[in-house]
This record gives sequence, C-alpha cells and structure tokens, in this order.
Amino acid sequence: MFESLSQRIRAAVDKLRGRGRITEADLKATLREIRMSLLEADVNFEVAKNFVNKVQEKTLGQAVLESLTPAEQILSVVYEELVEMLGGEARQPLLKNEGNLWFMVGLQGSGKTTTSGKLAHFYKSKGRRPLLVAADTQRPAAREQLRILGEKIGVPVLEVADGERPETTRARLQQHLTFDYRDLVIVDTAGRLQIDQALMDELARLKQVLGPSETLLVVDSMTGQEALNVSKAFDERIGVTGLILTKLDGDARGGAALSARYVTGKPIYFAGVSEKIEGLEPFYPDRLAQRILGMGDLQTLLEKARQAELEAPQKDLKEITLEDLIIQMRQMRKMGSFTEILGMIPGLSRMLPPGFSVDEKQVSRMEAIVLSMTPKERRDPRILNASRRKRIAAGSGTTVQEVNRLIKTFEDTKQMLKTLAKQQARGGRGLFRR
RNA sequence: CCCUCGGUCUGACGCGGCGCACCAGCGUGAACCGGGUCAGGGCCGGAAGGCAGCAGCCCUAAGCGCCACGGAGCGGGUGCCGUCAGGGAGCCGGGGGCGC
Repeated sequence: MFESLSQRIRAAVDKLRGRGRITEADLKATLREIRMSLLEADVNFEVAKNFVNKVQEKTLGQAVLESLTPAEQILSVVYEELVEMLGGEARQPLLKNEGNLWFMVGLQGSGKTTTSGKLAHFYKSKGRRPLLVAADTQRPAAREQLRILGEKIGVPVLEVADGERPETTRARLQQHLTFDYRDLVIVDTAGRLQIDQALMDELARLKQVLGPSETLLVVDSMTGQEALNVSKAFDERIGVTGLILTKLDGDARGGAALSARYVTGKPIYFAGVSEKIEGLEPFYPDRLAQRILGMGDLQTLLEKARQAELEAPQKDLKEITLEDLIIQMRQMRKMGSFTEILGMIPGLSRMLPPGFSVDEKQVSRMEAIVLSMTPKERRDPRILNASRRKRIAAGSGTTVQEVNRLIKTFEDTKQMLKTLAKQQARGGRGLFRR
C-alpha cells in the first residue's frame, strides 16, 4: 500500500532538487503533481486540495533558509502536513481503570469482528480483562465467528440472542459482570453491506441503552471514497470517537485511509495489518508519513550520526562506515518502517505482495556483500578496485553490479547525512523533530 | 765498549671484549592468485541432501622486525690476556765481562 503514491510524491519533489532558487510557478507545478498523485491514490478531492493549499501557504510564508535547499524545505513542509493530515500526535482510546465499554461499528466486511478480536487480544496482553460481546441480533454466523475467535485468544464471549432487545442485552451483560469481573467490554455490533436506516436505528438504540465510553469505527483501507461516506453517515447518526483502519497491508492505493482522519475529524487509533490475531498496531501518523515519503530509515541513521558526534566530537561524519550502514539496515529491518513491522509478524511474509519480500531479501544481500569485505575495505570503500569487487561478489553470491550499487548507496547516504547534520547544527527547520 | 736475557715491535693461534647477524628464539606477516574451519550470502536438487566459497578466526610461506642468553661464523685503530714463532736498527729494563 502507498507505493505508487510514495514514488510519485518523491519524483515531484526530486525535480526541484539541485535548484538554488525556485519560482512560484515551479512551486505550483510541483504542488499540482502532488495533488495529482494524491487524487490518483484515491485521496478525497477536498482533502487533497486542502492539503496542497496548506503546503503552498506554508512554503510561501516561510523565510528562505540558506541551509536548506528549496526541495528540502518543501519536502519538510509536505512531511509536516502529511503528519497533520493523518492526525498529528499518535492517539489512543480513553481507557479508564474499569467499566470501559467500547462499540465497534462499521460495514460488514470491513474486518469489524476480526478487529474486535485483535483489540481484545491486544489489551489482554497488556494485562486487561476484556469481554467480547457478539451483538448482531440477526446473523448467528457473525456471532459464531466471534465466539471461535474468543476461544482462540482465551477471552469470554457474550452472545446475544436473535432479535434480542437492547435492554435485555444490558441486563445480561450486567449479570455476566457480577460473577465474572471484566474491565473492558468490546461490543461487536451488527454490520450490513450497505448503510440502511434500520441498521442505524438499531445501533443508535443499543448505544443509548449501553452508553459506551468509546465508539470505534472500523474502516477498510481498501475501499475507496465510499468508505468516507460511510464514516460520515455513522458519525452523524450515532457518533464516532475514533477510527481503526484495517487491511493496511493490502494492495490498494490507500487514499481513503489517508482521507479518513481529515474527513471525519476523528483520530485514528489503530491499524490492522494482517489476518493474524497479532496484526494490530497503534497508529503513528509520523511513522506512516515517513514511510510514504520514503525516509523512515533516515531518522535512525541521523540519530546514530548525532550520537556518534556526541561520543567523539572530533570524529567527522565522514567516518561513518559501511558497518554502520549495515547496522542501520538491520535495525530498519527489525523495527524501522511499516514494511518491517509487517515482516515481523509470523507467517505474514508469505501473504505479502512480492514487493515486500524483495526488500527484505535485498537487505540480506547487501549485508552479505559487506560481510564479504575485509575490515580495511569496510572502513574505506575507496580501495575497492575491480578485482576486489569481483572477489566480494563471488564470495557473497551476488554480482559486481550489486556491489557497485551498494557502494553508491553508501556514498549517497554519507552525503545526505552531512547535509542533514548541517541543517540540524544550524537549528534550521529539520525534517525530523521528535 | 762488548756479550747476554727480556720488554717494546710483527705474525699465527687461543681466551676475553666489542661489532655484524647465519641458525635458533620471539613478534609480525597472504584481499583474491597458501592450508584448515568456513558465519552470512550463493549454486545444484521436487525433496532428502550435496557443492563451490568471501570475510572472520586458526595455521603456515616468503618478507619485515626484535633479540644477542644459546649454536655456528666473520670483522677490528680490540685487551698493560695467554702460547708459539720472527726480530735489522732504535728505545727501555735485568745479568755478566773489559777499560777508565
């Protein structure tokens, strides 16, 4: 998800790279590109327009910083706005010490039931005592699904009966809680393929009777603009306090996911990323933004660079070696960007589209290349002549071309770090503020 | 003045000292074109399994360095060292003879 959007935005900004000054016309052209790519990714028209306007406003109003190239400056604004669009700070649902009652609402097929299970599992692993309530009064199959899920994760499930009245449900819930104490009740409500009045009425009534502390709307990232209308409808009719995006690991363009927060004005709490029960993560706007802009890896690198500077101030940034690069890659693979998080979930790698696993493999191969070098070569890649490269390629099971590419990457990264460090040193408005 | 012995002098050898550094000793020492083990990565295979192999580590070669106790050897403006040999003149010392 987000690959093509990511590529297009970067391409647009890259065009400005290397220019000392840019005119307002240049800026507008770039912004148009960005807007196009947003729209193409199925981002809501209004959201895209607004986004671009804000970027333009901010960029024009900004003093020209001599330490930043125009491209960098724009990228930095785009990043900030992107984070903003996704909700700014990461948010979590309100969780009291006891008596939490959460509503899960959404269309059928959005992954509502699965997500309810994931949530229960997530909080159970954090020491909570969740209870699942299968509240679909019309479809026994839906209740069945939740019950199986609950068994799997060891969380009790309270099932409503067909056509049960909300008042009855409330009574049964209270009864259950008296002999089995639970501090978090997750109510998996009924879903329909389309929004209909009857469904809404039923939900509203249930809500009124149970009085949930949070109402979480489950949104399928794969559905397009339609998802937004649904969101709005739900919010208007029954009131929503937060969003959960599901199927973020899917292959869709992701525009709806990006727009959801803005259109509904509700925070995104979680993101679901696999069919596995563990596949639920708190949602971090900044991380996703970084990933979209393809700079998730730079942050850790920069931190490392800064740290190295503190430890040995006289040591130049040039001293960063290939070994550091590999360490970074390993960390990246472990925890850095979204891709890696997905990769960590057992069994998930098989389900990922090929693009993901190639990345993974690529890193191992690059690592193998560096591992085939002598310590001297790692310290100073400049000594790598043709015969050495040939040896390394043969020894690591790669090709000379790959070795060359790695060296190039390394040089580029080194260069980039120097630039970034310079910005930081001057207190300029950096890309990374955390 | 004569005779004589020895030293000074020369040579060889021995011993010692100093220097050199051959062996030994120690250290270092091969990107690949040495050996072992071969992480990672690769190759063959449907699989079971194989295979090649870089880095590292271990070992080793030439090379480089240290050392000068040990073994072998070479060198000298080397020693109030030893033995043998040579020794014309001079010089120094001892003994004997003759003359005044």
